[in-house]
Amino acid sequence: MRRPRAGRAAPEERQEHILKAALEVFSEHGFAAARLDDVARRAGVAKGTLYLYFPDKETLFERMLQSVAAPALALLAHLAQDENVPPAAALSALLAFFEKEVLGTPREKVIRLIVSEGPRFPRLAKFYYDEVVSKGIAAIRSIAAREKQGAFDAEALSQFPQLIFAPLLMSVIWRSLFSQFEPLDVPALLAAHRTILLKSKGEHES
Amino acid sequence: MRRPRAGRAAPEERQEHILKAALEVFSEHGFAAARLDDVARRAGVAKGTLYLYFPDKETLFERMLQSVAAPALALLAHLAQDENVPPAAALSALLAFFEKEVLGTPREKVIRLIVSEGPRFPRLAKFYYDEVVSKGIAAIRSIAAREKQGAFDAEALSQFPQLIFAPLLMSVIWRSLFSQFEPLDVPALLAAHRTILLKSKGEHES
Amino acid sequence: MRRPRAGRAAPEERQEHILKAALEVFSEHGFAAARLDDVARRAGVAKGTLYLYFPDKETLFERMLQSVAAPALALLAHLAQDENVPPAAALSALLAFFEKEVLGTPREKVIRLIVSEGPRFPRLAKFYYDEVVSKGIAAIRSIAAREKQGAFDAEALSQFPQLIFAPLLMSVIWRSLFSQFEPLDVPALLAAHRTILLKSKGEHES
Amino acid sequence: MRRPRAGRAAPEERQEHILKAALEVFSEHGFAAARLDDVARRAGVAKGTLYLYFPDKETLFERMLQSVAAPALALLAHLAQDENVPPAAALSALLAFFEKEVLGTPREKVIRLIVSEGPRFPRLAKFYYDEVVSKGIAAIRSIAAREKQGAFDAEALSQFPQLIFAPLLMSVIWRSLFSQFEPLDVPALLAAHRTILLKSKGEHES
DNA sequence: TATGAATGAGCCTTCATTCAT
DNA sequence: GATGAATGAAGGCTCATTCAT
Repeated sequence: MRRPRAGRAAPEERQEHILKAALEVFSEHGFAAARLDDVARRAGVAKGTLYLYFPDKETLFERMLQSVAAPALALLAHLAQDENVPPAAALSALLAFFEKEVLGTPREKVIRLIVSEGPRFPRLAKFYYDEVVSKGIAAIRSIAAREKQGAFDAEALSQFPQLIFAPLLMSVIWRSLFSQFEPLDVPALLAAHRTILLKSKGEHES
Repeated sequence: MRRPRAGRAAPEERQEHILKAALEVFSEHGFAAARLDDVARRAGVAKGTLYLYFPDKETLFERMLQSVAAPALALLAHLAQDENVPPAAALSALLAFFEKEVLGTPREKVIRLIVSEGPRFPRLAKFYYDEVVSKGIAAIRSIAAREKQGAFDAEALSQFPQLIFAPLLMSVIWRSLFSQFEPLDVPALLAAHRTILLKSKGEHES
Repeated sequence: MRRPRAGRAAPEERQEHILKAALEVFSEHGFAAARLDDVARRAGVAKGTLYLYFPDKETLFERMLQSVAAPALALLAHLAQDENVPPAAALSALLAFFEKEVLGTPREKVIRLIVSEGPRFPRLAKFYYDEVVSKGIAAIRSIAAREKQGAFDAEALSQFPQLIFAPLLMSVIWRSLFSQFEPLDVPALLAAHRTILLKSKGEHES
Repeated sequence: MRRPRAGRAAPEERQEHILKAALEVFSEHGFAAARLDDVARRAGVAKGTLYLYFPDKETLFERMLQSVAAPALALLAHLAQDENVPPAAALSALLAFFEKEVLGTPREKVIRLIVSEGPRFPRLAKFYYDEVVSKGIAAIRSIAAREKQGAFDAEALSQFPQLIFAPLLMSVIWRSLFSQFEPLDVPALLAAHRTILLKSKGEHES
């Protein structure tokens, strides 16, 4: 059914091959230094073929990043929505999600690319803010709002959900820069992060 | 005083002009997309002049980053060395230092460039690990080692000093990506960070 | 016949056009001063096209010289191989070959370029020594070895076949340098050369 | 007396240093690829100093070549002028002169440079034709005119004095191109050349 | 006179994009 | 649709020449 001809992928598959190749190449070299020749070769298509699917390098770059982000949205969204999950557990679930679904996956590369190239791609930064970041922020706030037992400093975290994500971002960046000099045990770091957050009960001190 | 002649800067000044211009241009476009023409123009020198001071684009890039890093080292070092400062105060001092000496200064741009370009410049990553990061890590461990009163979770922070820095990194990156969509009150975020850290006393629970 | 479409030459043709243009431009300016822009323009291709056929200027230069040399080899080889031709006649044939197949042809320019640029292109000098010069030398020796009748000084020429070629080289160089001041009648010079060689019988005087 | 200040050469010496350095550098790289920086360094002067002695690169090149040629003229001239020397001896003297005064001396390099760069420097070619070549040609003709005894083919050599010089040129070029593959015993080659010339008596034998 | 830092035009090479097949 | 040869604008780097000292 699929593949009406041998050796020739269906259009959707080709698009996926291209996007996959693009992620690899852009990750390795950054946007400006990435060569579409490489993308085409790794995708197993001719260079001109890229232009049948994407109008230019910039658009390919943005679409590629969005294509990886999209599937993550559902996952992210439902973390906050299950009202029955206790906040502390939701927090743990978030860290576990990061550990399992981000670390060592294409999503980790995407985070690095957003961080690196975002400032030069305002449209991209906006997309990520709108579709991923603001939703993550809202999710944390929603979780924090449900926290009534003082398991953690709900006020601080509600005001600055970034503090939850900061060690995740740090992990991604450390791994890309310093792993070879000093490996980072990310699960242990996340555990320590969780410990600190849960110890910092809100009501005692201002 | 020396050579007040107009139109010709002293060699050290010219080098500084070039480094300053380089920081700006590389920050705006990233390494690969930066044009040395722009650097020269902003430095007020001819293109060829760049090559009197630096052998090539890559070296200019690395030297520029190192030139900003170098002065920071002294500051960083003495944060940890004053044994009379109570650990919690040292922590506060660190955050204050970041707020005052990094945010909105060239150092902030340098951090962004390290994060963005480091993976493609292993020598650079190594330099920053050796000269800045590992020293910062050691400084935190030294502070944590002096903590006897349980003002914060010395064990967790001693094991993962990265957790101290994570919100600083997050701040830098947020500002470069999302400030226009949602401004971040970094001093307040740092205060919340400090609050959480100080509340998370080590020995009691968990 | 094949692909009569206008405006687009067949790949082999384009390569030939490029090589032809390269010979002209390199001949006119020498390697270092030749501009690939000129080569491209004369070949009727875009500058980038050159790089589809040759990896860099140096390689284009060497390949161009080899492309002219290659066809000459066959001609050169068979001059010495026909055992039935009397040595004196072979000698005459050699001079006639030079007159007809070198003078005023691309091969003359190639000789000039080898002479001029060879010292800076050791690979090139080696190629010419291996493929052209040493074979020519061997050919002369083979001819001289067959000389039993004392038509010329077989011993001297066998030891120094260069003496046969020297006036040919002189002709090429004279034409490139001094023709405008004093034209050189090369056929007559070669005739005189032949006369001298044939008069210098070996056995008489030491 | 000379050198009014230590470490600072007299102007004429400096000029000589520059010319000497120029010969070396131009010989090694050819005109276009030679760098005046190198010339200055080898001459032990600053780059700007070159321009105090020569208006530009081209003029330096030409003057340098002329400076080496000039002293040769006297030598060349008197070879032909001594009417008492028998022609055959004059011929031998010419070859000996080449062997001793050209081979392995700066003059050899100059010949190579004339050959290589002459076509791009018409003024240079003219200078050499007028000052050196035409005089050498005339000298040979003058010698040949005195040959009455049939020691060599006076007619052929009178018509084409180039035939005398051809092996000399060949020697210079061979040494620059192929010596490393096949050394050339130039004195022996010149002896063979002389033998052939002297054997080729004019009108007697066909 | 001598210096050498500064200049900027020029050239090789790359690569995103186009287009004839 | 798919290909990949062709294009040509752009940029890093060099180096002859100038000029303030």
